[in-house]
Amino acid sequence: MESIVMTTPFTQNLIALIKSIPKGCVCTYGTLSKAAGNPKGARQVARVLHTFSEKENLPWHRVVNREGKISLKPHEGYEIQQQLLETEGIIFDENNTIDLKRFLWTPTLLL
DNA sequence: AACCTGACTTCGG
DNA sequence: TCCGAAGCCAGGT
Repeated sequence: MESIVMTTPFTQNLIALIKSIPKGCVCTYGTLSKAAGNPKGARQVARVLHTFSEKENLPWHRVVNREGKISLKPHEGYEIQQQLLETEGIIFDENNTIDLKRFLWTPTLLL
């Protein structure tokens, strides 16, 4: 079940990192891109999720923006993501925000 | 084969 | 502290 994809190391690191996000935790685009080797590659995280979430079976719902909020627009996956996270034990406050102090998972840097 | 755009973040004024 | 502009890069058109 090897899914070798012709892409940059950065992108592959990204995929590996996303896969390693523990259940019940979330991670931000910036944190992931930084850990993958590019502090400003946040947008690529979104690309990766779009392109590989199904192919690589990525836990895409565990990726939120820096504010601890879901980046998807309502009725475009927003509610689905929120539900998936709540199922894993993630709590949303009255502003639909996740307490990152509590749920943010910082990936181990790939050396 | 180019150009546009995006589930973002960071930097500079 | 707030807001516009830049950075990143690959998929879709």
